[in-house]
Amino acid sequence: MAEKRRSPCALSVKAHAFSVEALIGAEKRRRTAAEDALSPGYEDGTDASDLTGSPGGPRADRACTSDRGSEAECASDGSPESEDALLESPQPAAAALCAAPVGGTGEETRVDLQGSDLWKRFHEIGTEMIITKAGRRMFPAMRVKITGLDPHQQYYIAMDIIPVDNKRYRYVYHSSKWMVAGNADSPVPPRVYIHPDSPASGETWMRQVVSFDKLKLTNNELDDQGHPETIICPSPLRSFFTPCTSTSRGFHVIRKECGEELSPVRAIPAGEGTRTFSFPETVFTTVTAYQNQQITRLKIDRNPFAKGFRDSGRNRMGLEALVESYAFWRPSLRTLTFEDIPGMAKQESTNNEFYHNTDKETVFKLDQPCQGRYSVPNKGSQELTEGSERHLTSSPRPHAPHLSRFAPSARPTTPAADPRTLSIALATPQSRFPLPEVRQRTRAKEGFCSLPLPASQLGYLSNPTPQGYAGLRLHTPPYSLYGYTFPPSPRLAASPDKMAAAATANHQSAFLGSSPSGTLTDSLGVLSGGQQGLLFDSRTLGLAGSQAGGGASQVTAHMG
Amino acid sequence: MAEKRRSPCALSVKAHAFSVEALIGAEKRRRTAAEDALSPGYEDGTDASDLTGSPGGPRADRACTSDRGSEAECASDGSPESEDALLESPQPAAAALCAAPVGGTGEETRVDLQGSDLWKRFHEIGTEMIITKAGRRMFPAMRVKITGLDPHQQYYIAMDIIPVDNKRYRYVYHSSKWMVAGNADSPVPPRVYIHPDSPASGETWMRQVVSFDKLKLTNNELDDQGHPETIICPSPLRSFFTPCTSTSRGFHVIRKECGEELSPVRAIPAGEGTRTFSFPETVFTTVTAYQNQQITRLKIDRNPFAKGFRDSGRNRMGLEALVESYAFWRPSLRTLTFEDIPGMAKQESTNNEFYHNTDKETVFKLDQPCQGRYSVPNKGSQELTEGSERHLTSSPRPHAPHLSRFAPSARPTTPAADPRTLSIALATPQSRFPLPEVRQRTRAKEGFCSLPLPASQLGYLSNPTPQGYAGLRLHTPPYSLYGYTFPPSPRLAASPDKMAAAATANHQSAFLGSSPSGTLTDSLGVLSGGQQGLLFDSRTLGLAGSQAGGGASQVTAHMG
DNA sequence: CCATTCCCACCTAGGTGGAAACCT
DNA sequence: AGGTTTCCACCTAGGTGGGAATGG
Repeated sequence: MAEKRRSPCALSVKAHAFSVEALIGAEKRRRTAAEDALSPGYEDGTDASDLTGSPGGPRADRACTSDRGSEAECASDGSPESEDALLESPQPAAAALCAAPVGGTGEETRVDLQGSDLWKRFHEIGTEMIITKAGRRMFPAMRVKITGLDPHQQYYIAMDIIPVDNKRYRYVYHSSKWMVAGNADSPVPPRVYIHPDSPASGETWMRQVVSFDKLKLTNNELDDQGHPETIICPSPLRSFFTPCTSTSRGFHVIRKECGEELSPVRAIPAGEGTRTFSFPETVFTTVTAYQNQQITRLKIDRNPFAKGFRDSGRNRMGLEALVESYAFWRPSLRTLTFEDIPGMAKQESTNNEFYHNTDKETVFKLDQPCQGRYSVPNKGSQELTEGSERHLTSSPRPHAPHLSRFAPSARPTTPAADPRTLSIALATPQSRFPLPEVRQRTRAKEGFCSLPLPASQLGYLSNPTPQGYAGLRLHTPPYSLYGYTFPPSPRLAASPDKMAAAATANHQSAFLGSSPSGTLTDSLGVLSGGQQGLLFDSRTLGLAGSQAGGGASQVTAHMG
Repeated sequence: MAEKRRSPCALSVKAHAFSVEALIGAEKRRRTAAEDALSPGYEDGTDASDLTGSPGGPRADRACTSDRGSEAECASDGSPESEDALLESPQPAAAALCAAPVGGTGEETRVDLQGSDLWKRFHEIGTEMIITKAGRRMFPAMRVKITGLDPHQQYYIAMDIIPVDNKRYRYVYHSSKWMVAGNADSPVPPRVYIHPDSPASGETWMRQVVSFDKLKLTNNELDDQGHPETIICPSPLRSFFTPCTSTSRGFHVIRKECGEELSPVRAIPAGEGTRTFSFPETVFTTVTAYQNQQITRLKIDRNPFAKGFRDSGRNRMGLEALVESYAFWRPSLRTLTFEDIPGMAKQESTNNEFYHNTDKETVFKLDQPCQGRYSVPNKGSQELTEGSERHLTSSPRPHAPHLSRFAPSARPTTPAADPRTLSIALATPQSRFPLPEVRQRTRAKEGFCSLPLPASQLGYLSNPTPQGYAGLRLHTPPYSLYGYTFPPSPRLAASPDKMAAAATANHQSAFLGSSPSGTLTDSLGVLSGGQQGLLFDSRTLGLAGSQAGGGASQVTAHMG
């Protein structure tokens, strides 16, 4: 009954410190805007996550920990059926939402995973990351907030992806389980992705969120090293037999010491000056095609670039029915659909023609992006739990392609989390605001356009891992929508001195305006608009210094 | 009759050398991908230019030189009518296509302006650059190839924009001339745009084309300095009376010496270790709206982002006529319009639905993007000259808004060019291939959808300046289309070792394939796809070491 | 009147998952 | 048969000039 997947073990994100010897004053200010800009605030479909919730926080922690443990066993015995066993992880009490410095001298450097709520959502299901030859971005992208660095010291920030174990995994669709499919045929070569803004001063790094948005995963070995400039090879996949290898990622803060060198194909230098922080919830499994439909749904629901697939197949029937009687419904339908459903609102605001199209066009629009759309936000219960949420995302899709994948195991990196910080995060003002998306789903439950949920899928939800999250309230700022998140009031959240400039320099001054869909604001200067990103970045979205006023999904773990 | 505009004086692009003291080995490899990635290969609508031609090369040089001289006079006397006078420039023989090191110790550092052909095209007319509050990119973007640096030395590459004089200018539409409108009310504060990849080793800089694609021009003072991260304020425009101030740009190569500092709001440090290279053809006038319709047309014709405006107003009548009898024309119209007209082809290939839309939709599509479209590519004469080309771009557009603008004057920076290198560039294999876009225009001349050309506009074309370019053959690689250019064979032009990786890492392997529209290939990893840019950059498009195999429009000037 | 600003349609560039094709 | 690749529709993000609106 209780459907259990191989609980992916927590891998920690590591951070090394590696300082550039007095790079004089000339910071690489301008370069920042770079692709992998420090700033983001984007894709935090992420941030809009729902697990930041109040009293359940610590619980989530625990769930993750046990999760991690179970994996270790799995990996060791290789038994395909023993996956649900609960093991103890090598890590002490590794909070799922904290950064654990490894290998460095204490100090008080702290690394906070941004959007950890979303990471946890994925982690509960079993995070999958697609890899392609051309390189595929990670969806919850790695985004961290760093504090406690020496403002005047130069640092490299790097991230690597490390295999959790040496197993190959396989996802058995009919049982919705992970199974060990043997040993990986080759070890994953060490790959280090150095943040493009490196080196930069501690001040620069701390001023904004450090994002690895543009990092890509690939199974292309290329001509070995160096080339996958922005691409990391998480799994060799040399043999077609090895579709996916469980990998984990490390996030590093490296203080640059004279004479030291950082290479993308070498392991991060250990020792003093280098700290590694690991985030268990960032463990993922590389696949060439999604195995778990729940992952697919969550990706679609949260990744802005997959918006085209949202709600597909869910309330299609409902909408088709509406379409049938379109002539009668038109007035109310328009009001309800275009104005109340987020995402549609965006189109409406940016293209008025949308309203004036032919009926056929309108119908198309209705049918496509709205099929399966949960419904109207700002309505419905706020008490939805993780479980019920997954409920909806796990509706069966008969056209699932090929099912089989892997689960990662823990890589001991001595994590240590202080639940206190979690409490702090939970106490942020954002906690007051319910998550619009959750409301949507709730509405869906009410019958607007839900589909029947098979027992098998229900069972899938009751595995031991996610229970830690169950019952958590979902919280997010009022502007959060479809995974986009930013502070309730940009002016209040951002450092006031630079806001005006950022806003004016922005595209069409929409920043301070009321963005109908809530996407415009967050999208600015975040994704690929590298340079603009620097214009507000952390100033607009970040929370340098104190986390109290920050993003909804930021989870902080104080190490001091 | 001979319509003369104030010949804009040549400003040189400067390059300073400023080395980072042994930044150890850790290059900022990965950061490169950054927005302002070194790589481009993009927007070289640029490269697809047509002046690379054979025997006319040296002539162009001369034309530019005299051009520059004339400006100086203008600026000094302020007479609106003496603009066509030919003066001697402060620069010795300043080739329009070379880099002149200034203020540095000799060595043999060389800076070559990429896409100088296009720059010259604009320069002949009188380059205008739009400035907006949010910041506007320069269209021919600054892109240079640097050679002669110490591979192991760390350098900053910077660029600044300097006013040519202290005058305000005004464009008189009826006479199509530039007139001095008084003195600028305030000096332009020194602004330095440091390339985001700075600092980097000489090897890094020389390995690829250094692009300032993402640089933006703005008239927004913001809260003074620092903020316009990637934005340079070319003109104060403090008073609405000062719409535009002639400015010039400098390109700098700065060797980082310990203790030195580079600030965006300070002038570039002079002295040894700092070299400045100036390119006369990069002089431009900042405007808030285009004044000269020829500039508008050239921008539209060459800037991929303005493709939507291509041919607008030219063959509109022709298409409207077609639309009138749409019911009868439909079959042939579709064949002719969507498949033969570039730009439409793209849509067709990427969205088959396009073909299956309602008639109304189709008509709309026809009317909008096709208005004035020249016609079918790959047909027509290849012998089009500069003059005749401008012919077409200067067709009158009754709805021209506000006409008035400026012309810059020369800023003496001791340029010196060696025509030999130009010859080398002209001798590249690319010379064999005609430019697709030119064919289009030729077709237009044949009457497909051309408009009557008024005498006044014709006269505009016969000013003394462009004659140097007249008669040049237009050359471009076979893959060049709509201003996109890359070597005839990526494999051949790029360093073989890394090509395979670059190609495979590319998006959907379209790189080596036949891209229907010709845009996919070149667009990859260039514009904002920062990180990807590093994947092929110079390896794919550049010509590290020898210019012989390089891009079609590269013009090299050896200083040694 | 004229320079500037703002909004818009129309592009480029590229990220997403689905599904068919491909390969083994 | 199953993993992988390729192509596709559909998005986001943002660059472009036109033209109306704005403002002196």
